[in-house]
Amino acid sequence: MKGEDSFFQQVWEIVACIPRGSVTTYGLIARSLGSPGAARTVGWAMRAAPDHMGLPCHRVVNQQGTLSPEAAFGGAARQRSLLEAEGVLFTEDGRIDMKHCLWTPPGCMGQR
DNA sequence: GCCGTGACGATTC
DNA sequence: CGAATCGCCACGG
Repeated sequence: MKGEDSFFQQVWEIVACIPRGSVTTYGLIARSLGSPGAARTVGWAMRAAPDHMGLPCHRVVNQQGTLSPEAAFGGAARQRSLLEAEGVLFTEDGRIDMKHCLWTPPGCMGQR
């Protein structure tokens, strides 16, 4: 069925599939695409992501559950508000509570 | 087919 | 924790 999905396209596809109240990580997405080491490329896809897709990029964070540079999303505080508004929990460290909000993409290569 | 890029990940100091 | 470094991979030029 579909074959011409560029890496970027697949990333956007998964991001668009993230359920509300959950978050995923760049590395996890890269894994589900078959490239466990392409976490950077996934992040790059976000940067180059067309906003007309309405991608919930605020639901994509790094493995630690922390937001990278505030330059993204228009401010880390901004993202936190968005996530909390969707039901995502935060720790006292200001990090996302991965234990309860981490979502794993389908076909995650065995998701070990 | 090489080079630069980058919103990551892990490791090290 | 913060800063620095290396590795890894895909895209554009």
